[in-house]
Formats: sequence, C-alpha cells, structure tokens
Amino acid sequence: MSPSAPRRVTIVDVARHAQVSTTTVSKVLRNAYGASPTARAKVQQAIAELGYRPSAAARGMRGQTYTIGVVLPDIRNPFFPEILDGVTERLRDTDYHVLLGPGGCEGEQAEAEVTDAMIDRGMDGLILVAPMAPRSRLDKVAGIVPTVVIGRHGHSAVYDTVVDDDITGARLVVDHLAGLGHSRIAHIEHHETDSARLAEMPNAIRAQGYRQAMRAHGLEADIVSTSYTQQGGYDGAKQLLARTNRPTAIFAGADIVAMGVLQAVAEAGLTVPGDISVAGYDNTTFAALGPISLTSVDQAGRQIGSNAARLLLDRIADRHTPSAQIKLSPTLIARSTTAPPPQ
Amino acid sequence: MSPSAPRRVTIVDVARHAQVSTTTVSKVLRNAYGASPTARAKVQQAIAELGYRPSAAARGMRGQTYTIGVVLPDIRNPFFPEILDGVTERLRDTDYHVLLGPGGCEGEQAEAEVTDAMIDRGMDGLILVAPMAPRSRLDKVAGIVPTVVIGRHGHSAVYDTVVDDDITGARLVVDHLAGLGHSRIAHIEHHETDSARLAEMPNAIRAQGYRQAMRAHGLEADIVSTSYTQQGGYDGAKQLLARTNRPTAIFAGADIVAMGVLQAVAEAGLTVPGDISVAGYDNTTFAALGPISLTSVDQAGRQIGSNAARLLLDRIADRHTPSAQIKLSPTLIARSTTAPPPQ
DNA sequence: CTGAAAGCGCTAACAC
DNA sequence: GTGTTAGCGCTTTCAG
Repeated sequence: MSPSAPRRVTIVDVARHAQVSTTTVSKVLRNAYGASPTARAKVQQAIAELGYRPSAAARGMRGQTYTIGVVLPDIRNPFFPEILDGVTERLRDTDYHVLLGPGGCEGEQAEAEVTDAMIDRGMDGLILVAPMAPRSRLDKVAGIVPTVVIGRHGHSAVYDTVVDDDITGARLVVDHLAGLGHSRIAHIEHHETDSARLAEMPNAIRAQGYRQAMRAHGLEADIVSTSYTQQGGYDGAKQLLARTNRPTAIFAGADIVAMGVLQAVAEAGLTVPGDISVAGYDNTTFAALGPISLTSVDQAGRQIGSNAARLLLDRIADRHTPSAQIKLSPTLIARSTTAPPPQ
Repeated sequence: MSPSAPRRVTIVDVARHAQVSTTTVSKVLRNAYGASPTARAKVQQAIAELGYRPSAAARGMRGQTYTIGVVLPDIRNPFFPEILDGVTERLRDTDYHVLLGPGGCEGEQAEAEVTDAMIDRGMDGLILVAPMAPRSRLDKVAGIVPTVVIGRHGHSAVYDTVVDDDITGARLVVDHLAGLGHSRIAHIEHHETDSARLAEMPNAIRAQGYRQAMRAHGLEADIVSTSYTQQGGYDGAKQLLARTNRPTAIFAGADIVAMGVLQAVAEAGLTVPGDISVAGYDNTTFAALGPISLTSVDQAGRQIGSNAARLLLDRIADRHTPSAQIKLSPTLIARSTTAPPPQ
C-alpha cells in the first residue's frame, strides 16, 4: 500500500463521475425525496464504482452521524452483551451503527466522561445501561441528545426507559426458595449510598422486592450489603456463613455475585445445593455452564436492548414524542444450585 | 430543560469571551506552541466558564478526532476486557478516548463492517483484537489509519502487532501435564479452514506448540478439531471420551472450550481431575471461579492492551515509524482440574 | 427534478 | 505572539 493514505473519495467525486450535482448525490445517500430513478441509479453505480463512503465527521457537522452510542457500566458482566445483541439486531437494517463506551465501572466520574465523549462525537442517540448518574444529569444529557435509559426505574419527561420488573424478579426467587422449604433466605445486595438513586436503581428495587416477598411469606429479611461484583458476592457470603445460625439459601442480586458466593461456599467446605442453595439474577451465559448450572432470573436482555433501540429510533425521528416507559417481565430459570434445605 | 437543545458553545464564543482570536483558542486546546501564558490562562478560564467542549466532528474534518477504535471479536469472551483495561489505562492521561465496536463475532463480514464504520467515523487509530480478516485486508486498513493488531502472529510492514507466545503457552500446559505423569494428552483446537490464516491465528499456533511439546516429551499428539466455543469443547470431548483408550488429560485451546469439556466429562459420569485432567487457555475470570477452578494459561491481557496502546500512540505521532512486533510470555496457573492420572 | 452556494466548527497557512 | 481566512465534506436552503 502507499505509505500516505490516498485522498478519500468524496461526494464531489461521485457527483462528477455520475454526471449529477452533489445535491442529488446527497439525496440518494439519505433516501431523501427529490431524485429521479435515473439519477438515483447513476449515483448508486458511481458510489459502487468509486467505493465511496460518506465521512461521518462531515455529516456530523450538519447534524447526523448515523451513530448510536451505548454506555455499559461493566463490560465484564455477561448480562450486558445480551442487551447489546438486542440493540444491534434492531439496528441491523438501518443506516445506524453502534459504538460502545468502555464503561470501566469506575464510578460516576468515568461514566460522565464517557457520556460526554459520546456527545462530543456527535452521537445521534444514546442508550445508557444502568447508569449511576443522578437524575439531574440524565435529564441534562437527554436534553442534548435523544436518550434511552435502561434499568433505571422512575419516569422522566425527556428520556425513555426500559426496565425489567425487578420486584417480580426478586419475588420469583423468594417464592421458589420458600416453595422448596427454605425459611432462612438471605440476600446480597449492591450497597446504595445515594438516597436519590435508592428509588431508581435495579439493585435497590430487587432488595425491596426481596423484602416484600419475604414479608408475604411471613419470613424475616436478612440482607448483606456489598456490591454487584464477584468479590462482593464472596465477601457477602463469608459474612453470612460465619453466622451461628447461617442461612440455608442465598439470593445473590446478580449472577456475578453468585459466582463469588459459590466460591466462598466451596472454600467453607459446604456443598451446593446440599448444604446451601444459591440463586442469581440475570441468567447470564455462565449461569448455564454445566459445572455451574445456576438458578437465576432471566431478564430477556435481547428484548430489553431491542426495545431500547426502537424507542431511540422513534425519538431520533421526532424529539418531541412523549416519553415512554417499558417494563418487561422476568422469568425464573431453576437449575441445580437450588434444592430443599438440609434436614 | 429546554425542549430543543441550546446552540452548542463554539470556539468562536470562547475566543470572544476571552478576548482573543480563534487561533489562540485552538492552540490552547491542542497544547500547541505559540500562545502566551496570559492568553492561555484567559482561554482556559473562558472554556471553564462557558463549559465549552470541542466538537469531534469539526475536528475530524481537519484530521484528528482524538478517538481510538477498538474492535473486539467477541464481547462475551472474558479475556478481552482485560486487554481493554490495559488500553484505557495507557490512554488515561492523554486526550484520547476509546470507543468499542460491537464485534458480535458474526464472522469476517461483520468485522469488516465494524472496521469500516470506525474508519468512516474518523478514528485516529485502530486496535484490532484477534481479527479474522485476511492479511490483504489488514494491510489495507492499516494503510488508511494507524493500526495495531493483537493476537495475530506474522509480521507486517504497515501495522504493529502484539501477541502472546502461544507456542510457549501450549508447551507450559503439556509440560505441566506430562510432569504429573500423563502420557495420553489430547488437544482440542479451533478448526482453521483458511490456509493463509493457518500461520497467523493463535489457535493454529497453539496446536503447533502442542505438537512440538508432545514430540519433545516423546509422546504422540492427539488432536480433535472443533471450534473455540463451549459447544466445540463439548463435541470434542464427546469424541475423545468415546475412544476405547481415552486420554487421561485434555488440553482445551481456550477456557470457553474447557467449559464444554467439563460438561461432557460430567455427563459421562467421570470426575475431574480424578478420572481425567482438563486445562484451558486464557485464564479468564471464570477459570478462577470456585466451582470451576480451571488450570489455565494466563496471557497478561492488561499488558497486551497497554503495549498495543503505546505502539498505536507512537504510530499516530509518526506514521512512518518502522513496524514493531511485541511478543509477551504467558504463565501457567495450575488449579484443581489437573492432577496425576488415575492408576 | 436539479444545481449553485452557504455554512456547520475547527485547524493551519499566512499575514501582521 | 496574535489575528484573518480558506477550506475539510457534507446537508440544505433557494433558484432555476
């Protein structure tokens, strides 16, 4: 290849090659009204022959970049790829492309930087997955660029939301475990410091659903607050297992947390589900792995993603669409980490 | 918030507010030579007061976007986030931001689309992780934008590479197993159809390393070709276990493959490592999980990523830097899926 | 239905 | 050391 890149093919080259004006080329590119079939065909051919590709930067200066930004909180959580699949699938036959922010789960600050970077880069729309930003910040972002927020309960006039019914999800787990005969069912939650987020974050809602369900069964809630990470699950389980009257079942707020729990249980010389039952949340790919086979709550990540993408496209098409909230129902996938408690 | 976004603050606003020219503002933004400390301070203050953020689109039209694109083959493989961490860490204190392509592991076609989308969006540099594109394609991409390729063996004059020494990695596993007393050590590889890729893809190199190491120990190689997926591991193990004289150890070419192997072994009513030892490759997060505890080869993903980012920055600074190849040494992490063979 | 031309926000010559 | 200005490639009025 030549050492210095050859000049990019531009719309002008295409116009000249097709013997039409740049306006016509632009119209063809955007499927806009006002180009004759003949002109359209000539342009298509010129584009193919020259291998023309529109510059997103130039387009961005006039408004659209045909790019959707997705901000994930933590690439390691295997639940998020599911959402992403739903998004890309829904966007497949459109002119839009998806770009991901590296998330990095390094807190609000990092999340804000990534979001800003995406705005600076002219994203046509943003999908924020379980963001930790405060409401005011979300409203501000949504005021700048069409936004769909996944996983935050609570309504907004400026952005759409897609959430899983975490109250129901938590209840499914408690019902399942109680149905197996457990009464000492503990829950490991992600510790929430911010009181404003308390009402919106999925982790908080799950804990709330757990409490409600335990009460409904006449059982006493037992919550350990750590974080939605493997380490958090490990630490939480250590605490629970050290109790004199330890629980017979642990409901981890996320599969990744359950992984840490399983590890702590194994280290304690206990067996699952013989000595203790463990359930997760998210039904991630590794929940299904043979040697793990974790009972979990399935959130239908693909559908979450595909709904979010759909809402976003609507909002991009018309920014004044009234905001929508979609709530999806989870299902329980019982596998082999849950069983009746030991006698 | 106002329903329609307020006009963005531009460099002109900053210049007016700071009582300087746009040139000066631009220079300050780029830390370029030729702005007095006084002017610099005034501009900094104006930027802060107005909340100015440069438009990447406009910058893109003049060359730089301060954006690095990373193309991952499969977001689900927990090895890749490690690489990403290394990249972002190395880029932390620069003006660059990282954006990820959604990969989608849907083959060469999808990979090409993502790469093209990134080029169209004016990425300043690209990091391609274990791409499946043919050499000609990689050369072409690298001819357009500075590129670093991770995981492909084989040199190129136009792009830099960072690879793990897969020959050594495979040898470590064979040495370990042979040292435990195994002699019937089988390997499950990812079947490679393309002869051109055969010499470059990590899977092929691992198989080659396995063969060499077996020969060195005076043992006979026994390879099953499936794919680097859980299903591939499951199928491969099924074949191996059906043999009359079945292997006492299986070296899976990737951790995800080992997961399938463990499942097949469990289904066959055999125990690990009592009846059969299993080793993986990549030392992914789930290899360390308590209930799995898989012996695996650690590739030092962070360092791979950080080296790739460094090379890329060098290449962006000077496109005519001679290309570099960095090879990192893997280490073996022995866990509880490997033990001496049954008597 | 088509074309000419203005201008999006920024950078980099070039003049002062 | 600082300011003026010409584009980068595209979209979008506005005339024809």
